[in-house]
Amino acid sequence: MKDKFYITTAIAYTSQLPHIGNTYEAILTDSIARYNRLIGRDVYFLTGTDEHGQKIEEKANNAGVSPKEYVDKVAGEIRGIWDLMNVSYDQFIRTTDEKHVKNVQKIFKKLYDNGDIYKNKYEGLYCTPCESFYTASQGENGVCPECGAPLTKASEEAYFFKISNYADRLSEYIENNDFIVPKSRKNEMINNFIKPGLSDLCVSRSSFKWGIPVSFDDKHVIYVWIDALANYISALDFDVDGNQGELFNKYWPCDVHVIGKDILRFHTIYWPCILMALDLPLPKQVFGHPWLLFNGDKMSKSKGNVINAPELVRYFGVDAIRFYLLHEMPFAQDGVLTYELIIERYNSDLANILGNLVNRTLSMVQKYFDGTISANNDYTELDNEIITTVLSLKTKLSDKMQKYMVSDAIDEIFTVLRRLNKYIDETTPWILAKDEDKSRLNTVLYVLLESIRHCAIYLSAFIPQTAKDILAQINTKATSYSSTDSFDGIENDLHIADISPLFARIDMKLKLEEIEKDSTLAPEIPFGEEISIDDFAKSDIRVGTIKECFAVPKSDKLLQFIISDGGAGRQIVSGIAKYYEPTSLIGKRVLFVANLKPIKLRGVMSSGMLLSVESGGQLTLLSAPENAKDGDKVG
RNA sequence: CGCGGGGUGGAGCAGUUCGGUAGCUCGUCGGGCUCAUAACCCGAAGGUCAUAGGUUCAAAUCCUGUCCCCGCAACCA
Repeated sequence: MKDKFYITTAIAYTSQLPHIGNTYEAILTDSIARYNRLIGRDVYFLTGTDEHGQKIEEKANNAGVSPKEYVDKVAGEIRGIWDLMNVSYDQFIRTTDEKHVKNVQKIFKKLYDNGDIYKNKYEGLYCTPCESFYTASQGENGVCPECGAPLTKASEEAYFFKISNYADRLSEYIENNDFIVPKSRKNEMINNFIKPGLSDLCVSRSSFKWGIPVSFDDKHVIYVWIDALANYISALDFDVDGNQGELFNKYWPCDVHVIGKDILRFHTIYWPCILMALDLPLPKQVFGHPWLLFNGDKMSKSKGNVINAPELVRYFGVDAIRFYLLHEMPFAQDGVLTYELIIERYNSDLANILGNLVNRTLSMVQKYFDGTISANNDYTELDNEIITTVLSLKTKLSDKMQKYMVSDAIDEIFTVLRRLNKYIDETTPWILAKDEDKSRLNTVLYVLLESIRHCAIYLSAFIPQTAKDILAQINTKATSYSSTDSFDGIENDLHIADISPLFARIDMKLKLEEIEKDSTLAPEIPFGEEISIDDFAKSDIRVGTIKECFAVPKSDKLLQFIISDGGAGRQIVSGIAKYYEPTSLIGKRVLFVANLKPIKLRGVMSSGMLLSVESGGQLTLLSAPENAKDGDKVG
């Protein structure tokens, strides 16, 4: 019977479209899934979307649609991107799927019945102005650590999961297994969460509606932990009552959950505890992959540096992007992505080393033998060295992929491809071609063709379309993994197919200009939603003069201002400490929004907002015109 | 002293677990070749491994201090 291999990505949150960083996770997981399928395992690859929560409720409201309509649209688009990137998932689960909703409700009920979940008051010290709860240690003196207001005891009803029941078993499991990879993350989890002690987890919310209702208490919805994490078993038709579906019996426990390092805590602490409570075996591994940075920054909408997959594919093609992400991302450290680096790797690795090797080899077969090559095994010492190298690839790849070191695995293949380019120079086929006797030439080209065939089969885990193209151009039927056990897959008198370059070289300058041009045509950051003159008139913008300015204590972004506003004066707090020296601003004439609802920032009241422009990482406060007086209205 | 990650030739990374000639890819310079996508092959230059000290026969690697960068969190109205 075949080895089974159950692999999952985290489910993508549908509050917005995934950027290339999210897409990276799907591609990374896909390469591991494809590799395991290639080596003959019975793989089940799950991915999907996480569709509940307050944020989505808000987004949908803003867009004027129902939450369901909103997530239907986004989930569809996410799935479209996965498909575009050739992500070979077996199931795409959505947390709004009927089977998942039912399953989650039943799990919650069962845990409640077993006493793992209990209803309690969320007891805490409450600060009314700040609208937040504090723990006993935070509010030591009975006053709010933020604003100094007196704290009152308050409570909210919520359901809690008894992590404490399972803490010992959990730490034992984490300590003694390769459960968390990379290892550095394991230490992080132990030091940060296990050692300080685990407190029970709040697993319900009553502050919003868009979630799976607690079946026996409709004031509450089930919070993200149980809802989202349970997708890994709902997908397999898990049933709390023990009537397991075929999928569950076959594939659980999971072999590896591939997730971003930011949600490692949920997968390595809460999830195992939930499973223990359900009396289920624990996942074998959780692989926390690093993040992808763009131009050295974490990608985020607010920074305006979001790149998404379809855009990159339009410029470079699917496999070029897959290759870049899989090959350039370090194993345990954040990776970078820039257009320049993509083009550089594309040209040197894909076009020069791989594409050109295939092209020059096939061209010679065409040119010297009219496209037909015969099997031949009169090998020289040099040939045998190549053959040994190629045949040893399989073990090397397996070593790397076992540890999910995808980048290193690809490197192994490219090392061989480089060796093959060198082999051509060593054997100088163009000189052999001048010989009457073409048998040596035939052997050399056979060695090349067969070696390329092996590499193409291995590459199918990473750049599947390209791998397919290579095998199609060679025109061989020997494409199975087992055909790489020996060096004789190319059929005798094989006639190659039409040749075409796999990757056209990219002119760096031209491509960058093209991208630049597009970005000016279609601005990445869209203009805001249309508003009426009345909406605008609601903002009361005034002229003022900065009288005093100093840094807010214990804060690294905030400056506190006393503004002369033509009336009694006012205090405004602004997050611009990074850009201005407080003393340099005294006397400056500024514009501010006067009728904003006052808010407390780091314990300091702020009544208004200073207007500024941020451009290219530089922030500049807007100045009032010379002749304007404090308190004059802008309109 | 909030938590964590990182600083290795021009760029991107490996090496740090278990001290012992600093390695890979790209780029640059010089040469070779012509089957091929100005591609391929060979050679060279280029690093006091952030910094200061310590342990040691020996430190990128272990210990201590300092500086800088990046995430998360608190505070971006």
